[in-house]
Amino acid sequence: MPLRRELQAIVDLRGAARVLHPGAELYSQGESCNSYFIVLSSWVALSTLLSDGDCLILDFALPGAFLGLPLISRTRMYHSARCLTPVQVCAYRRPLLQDIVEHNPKLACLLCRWATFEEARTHDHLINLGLRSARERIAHLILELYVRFHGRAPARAGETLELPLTQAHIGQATGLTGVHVSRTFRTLREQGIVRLANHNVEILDPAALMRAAGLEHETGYDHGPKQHRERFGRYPRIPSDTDWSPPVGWLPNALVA
Amino acid sequence: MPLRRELQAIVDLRGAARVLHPGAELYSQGESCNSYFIVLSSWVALSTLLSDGDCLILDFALPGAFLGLPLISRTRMYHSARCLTPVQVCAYRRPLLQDIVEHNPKLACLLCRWATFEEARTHDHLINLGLRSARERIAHLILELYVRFHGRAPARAGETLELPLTQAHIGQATGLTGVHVSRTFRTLREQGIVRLANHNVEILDPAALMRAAGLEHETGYDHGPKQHRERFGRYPRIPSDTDWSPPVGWLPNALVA
DNA sequence: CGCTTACTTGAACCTTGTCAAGTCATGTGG
DNA sequence: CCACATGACTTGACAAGGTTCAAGTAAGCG
Repeated sequence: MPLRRELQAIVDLRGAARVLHPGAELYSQGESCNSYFIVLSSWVALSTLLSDGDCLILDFALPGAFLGLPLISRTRMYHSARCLTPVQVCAYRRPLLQDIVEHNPKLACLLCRWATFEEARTHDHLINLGLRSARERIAHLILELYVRFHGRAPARAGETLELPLTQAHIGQATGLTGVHVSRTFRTLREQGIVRLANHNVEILDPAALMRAAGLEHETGYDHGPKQHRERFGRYPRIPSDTDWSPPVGWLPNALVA
Repeated sequence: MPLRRELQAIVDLRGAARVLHPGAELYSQGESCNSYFIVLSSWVALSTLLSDGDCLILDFALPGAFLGLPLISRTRMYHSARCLTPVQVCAYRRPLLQDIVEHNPKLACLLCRWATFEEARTHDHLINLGLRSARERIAHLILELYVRFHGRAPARAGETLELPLTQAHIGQATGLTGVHVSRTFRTLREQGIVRLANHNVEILDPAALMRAAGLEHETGYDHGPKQHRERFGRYPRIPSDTDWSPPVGWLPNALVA
């Protein structure tokens, strides 16, 4: 991953890698964050808490992740970044990076690309929650994490993946109840597809797992453009005579108030 | 929005604004895209089609949006960008921008920031699908779009918002069935909160709409860190003796194959 | 040893999806 | 102008997937 090498330069520059303990937060929802972080090892969960008490894990940050990107200085974070294991991170103050980036356009491009990667993965999660069943969601999550760790899809039976997560966390990451996660893993186990024990997923039947995730052949996406057009639907005939040029606004995500 | 002004410079540079008709695609899922786009007016839907035929709208691109960002040249897009109305866009070839950006770090920073904004909104959508009920999702979508267009939350009863969408589209954007969208709008109408007719949403009771969206007081997010900690759950004691430093991988989103 | 936490399982319930029919507005061709 | 087709929306009856509540088991930790 080229980005990582580039970032490594900064890391070396600042040197200050430190180790955080499980449960520590790199930054907290509701507070502003004036540092950037590069995760060097382990798992960090990015999660949002709603006012009704429900909690969603937006993503897991794995080694190489770049956190605290929002360049707006005084914005409050809409999520927290919490260590799930002892985590090695490199932290440094915001203005410094701003400086480095402004004098290093190539790095800026890389960061931009990184941000785009992130968005693509977030879109993947969105598809997961919007379109897939519990079984598919969980299979998909396992595969995503497996690929992110190993750089390839699982191939042989018996390959494993360590997850420093409880089933409740898996539920928070997939929009399901812990209870239902348990049930789903049971059927997955009974069907000889995966087994989860001691924070360790054993993939018994990689092909079946792919199928369960809805990634049958190829990518699981695509189809001819025609079919997409069909499924997407027609276009509403707009009665208006205006030419649709409203002012630009942006929902500041965390606040409408 | 400062980004827009900066981008305007490029737009002027290239001049080539053109108008696309409803149904035209800026780029298509499965194909590679070697242009960038700036949306100058109207609505573009970003949607993904799964192999089982289901379709999800990931986001709506409104005026000022910057599309086709993925800087990886030869990557296939995992979604399509489709015009919902006649749309004024400015398109130009990828290498050019790459060039401009590399010699203009400040612009790179802005693009980076833009990408981060996008991700934040995508996270918002993720929360929507992961945590909220049909009623909340739809209320939230209406509010998001309202704020993006008007730059503020709806305040008075009777304010309206034009949506060039069918109810089926709203369903695809919220992970619901068209049928259920219809039902949900009915109850919203019966309760005197919003009314939808002729691609026009009339907000009858802004406060109630906020409540329906789960944005009761303040932001709908936050809470003290303590509570977040509680809800998030404890941290699994990890039996492993390793120090968790796996190789870095990235799920190329659209393909696992 | 007893507490706590994670996980499991069952039963009842509820939200949403599915299927099917029907209405209404719009557009088309005769 | 009418007959007809079409697509958007509505509504009802029913099925299914997931949640909730509650109880029970097993494992780790003081």
